Amino acid sequence: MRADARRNYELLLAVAAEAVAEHGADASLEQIARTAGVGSGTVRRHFPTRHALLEAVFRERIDALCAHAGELARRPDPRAALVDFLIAITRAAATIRGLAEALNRGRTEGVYCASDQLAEAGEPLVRRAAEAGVLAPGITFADLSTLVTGIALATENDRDPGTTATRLLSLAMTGFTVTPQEPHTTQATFGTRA
Amino acid sequence: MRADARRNYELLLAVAAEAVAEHGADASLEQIARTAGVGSGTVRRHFPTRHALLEAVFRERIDALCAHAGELARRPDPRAALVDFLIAITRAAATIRGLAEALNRGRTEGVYCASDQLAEAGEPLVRRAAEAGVLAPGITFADLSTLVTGIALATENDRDPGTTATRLLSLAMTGFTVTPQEPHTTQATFGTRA
DNA sequence: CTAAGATACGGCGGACCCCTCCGCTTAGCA
DNA sequence: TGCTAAGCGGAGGGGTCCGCCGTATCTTAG
Repeated sequence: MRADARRNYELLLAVAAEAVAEHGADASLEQIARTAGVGSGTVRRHFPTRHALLEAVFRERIDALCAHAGELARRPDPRAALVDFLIAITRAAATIRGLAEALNRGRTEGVYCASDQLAEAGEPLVRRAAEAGVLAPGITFADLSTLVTGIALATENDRDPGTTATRLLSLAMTGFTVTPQEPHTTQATFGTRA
Repeated sequence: MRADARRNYELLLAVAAEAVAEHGADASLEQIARTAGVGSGTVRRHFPTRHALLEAVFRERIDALCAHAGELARRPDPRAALVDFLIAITRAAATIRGLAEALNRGRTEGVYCASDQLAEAGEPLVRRAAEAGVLAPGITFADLSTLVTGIALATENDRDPGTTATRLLSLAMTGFTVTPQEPHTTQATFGTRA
């Protein structure tokens, strides 16, 4: 990679990060190019699709989440590990503008896909929780990921999305309906916060 | 309202419904005008904002959902009533392109708001379920609505969004984690499908 | 150190879109 | 039938995305 190319790449990444933080997933690419003092063709060359740019912007963040998953995998309590991971993702997706979009949309292409990377890191946690019997049967990481990004998307224009999103997540984890057959389980079930 | 205005309004509504069904919430207004054989100013005059157009397009559908809620309110089982309503919303939001967007985004303005209308119809069901003790305490209809639209948004580009969405909803209803303290409740809790 | 070749850059042009405004048509009333 | 104002159409300005190509710049071999 040529020196100037690398320079532009890094510059664009920094500018894009700021733009996305401010305007979300559909920040103007043209504006990013302008701010970086670079031709619009250049941003297109480095990031062929908007999704590619988003993934590049969030790469470090995703890596961090995956690393976190790696640590959690060594925790003694499988349920707590999975829950902590989901909370971490939820908080990130709800807090960092554009991240939820990046994780949800465009999981079609091959190459590199942020949500795939996250899935790879999260699946062991799911498996371990399932083996320990603390997860409803048949649940995949994809299910949980979809749920989490959905919650993040829906709370996007809430004030304080972070808290709202984690609140909804905890509802979904413990369930928000009570089966009338076993009313005595109510307290025990809902008393367990994430 | 003048006769020609009304004519155009209805025509635009029909065309818009088709366009939204095909291209989702961000169908081209320009294209709608063109298809209707009408100036772009005309569509803007009848529907000042994109959200207004979406709400108009989905008005009947929302009315139907609200009517359904009215019927369900007379059902003997409060939990089943609420659950049925949520399933109905979920299925609609996940199946009908653009509806989830319309329900989630733009709940800022006053005037008429589709999600408010839905909330008004759904709140009695929530209240009744809460009084019957089959709902986790502190849950509002807004919570459930957000959750449902989030699920719909996240499953949008899934193949067969309807089934995926309702599956995720049922997970959230009964909870996907099991508290290790009471392992015997597992079967009972997850055996109850929506 | 230099010159040739590869590589990346910039920005132009086309297609599309949203939005506003204004002159013209025409429906509806008297 | 004629008047009036409501409604219409579309041009124009600003913005975006995208592909392409002439050119400037970096790199490396000589």
